[in-house]
Amino acid sequence: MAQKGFVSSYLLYLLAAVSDRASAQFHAHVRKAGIRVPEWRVLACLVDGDGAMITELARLALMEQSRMTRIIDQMEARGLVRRGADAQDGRRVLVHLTDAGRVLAERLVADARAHEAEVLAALDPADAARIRPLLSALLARLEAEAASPGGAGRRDGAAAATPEMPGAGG
Amino acid sequence: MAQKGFVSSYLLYLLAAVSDRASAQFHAHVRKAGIRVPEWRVLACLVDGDGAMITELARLALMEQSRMTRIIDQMEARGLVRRGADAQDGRRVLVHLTDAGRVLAERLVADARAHEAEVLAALDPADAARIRPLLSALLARLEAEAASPGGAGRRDGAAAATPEMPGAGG
DNA sequence: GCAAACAATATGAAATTTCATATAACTGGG
DNA sequence: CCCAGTTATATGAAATTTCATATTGTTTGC
Repeated sequence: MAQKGFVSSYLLYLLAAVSDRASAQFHAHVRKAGIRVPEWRVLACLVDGDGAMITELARLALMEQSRMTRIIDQMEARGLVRRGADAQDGRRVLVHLTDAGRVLAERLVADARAHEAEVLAALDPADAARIRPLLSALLARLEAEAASPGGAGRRDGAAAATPEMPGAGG
Repeated sequence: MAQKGFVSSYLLYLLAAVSDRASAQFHAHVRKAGIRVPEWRVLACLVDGDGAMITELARLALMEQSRMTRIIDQMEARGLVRRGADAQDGRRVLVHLTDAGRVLAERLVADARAHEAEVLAALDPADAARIRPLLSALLARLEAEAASPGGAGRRDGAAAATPEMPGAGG
């Protein structure tokens, strides 16, 4: 075990390793439910707000658009989602849950919440309370920097150029 | 931005998203240096301790062994590493840095430290001080649980009751 | 109301990754 | 010593992922 070197305390390694190991158990559960991890991510996004663009799903699932297109192909073939048109913009494809997809998605989201509670229970209560706000703040900073690469630290959330998930707001 | 739904506050999403976005900039830098991300991970591990088993490199780089074997093939072909024997165990292949590999590795590790400092500077000082110990503690817990899946984190003894439980062994 | 620029999705082909398994070497029991 | 069980690495074949680009639709500037 690498105990003392560069890697074991490198922030980007810790983030990747924690993400990987924390997800491993739940991802195994997802596969037992008969779907793969990227498909689970799509289902979770669609439970949050049905009818999402392929590009937005790809962004949220941390993957490239052309890959998401093919994942939606497979999910559609298996009856979990269906493609629909966007009345506002003919280029867009809105992905919707089918009834079967919604049943599976809601079950898995419930399982995910239970698993999340277990992971948090493995931490000291003080750390458990801090970790989410800390990660949220860091994510917001990182996304703000990516949106305006020149200046560090934008506070105004001006990435509003990013379209919302259609239909999410009601 | 992702406002109020399940995904945007889900711990496993936050971990994956922060890891992905925090790494994106540095990974772009790595690619400009002419290598890919898994190769960078191998170099970083070998700077920490030269002469590492393929299986151990795979574990540290969060990937499967057969993939690591092929990554080492490519790095060896490009003169970054060489394979050597282990005097203690003839099954093992020890991967060593070449001189060229070490030059590149040491440069990139220095760059990684600088980038890490930038990421930490984007956080409040209090959070910056907490994040590494917090992630280290969580990683240690997760690895301990993976090693002894019935015991460590759980006190309630009810795990066997529900085979569908998301966290318990799957 | 057209042309250029931009945006969303799809797709062929190449490269990578996974899965199952082969091969070789170590371990411990008889 | 030999056997069965286990560990470390490698590899063929299938599946997935990436890259570049095609296609279609929208927006902007004139």
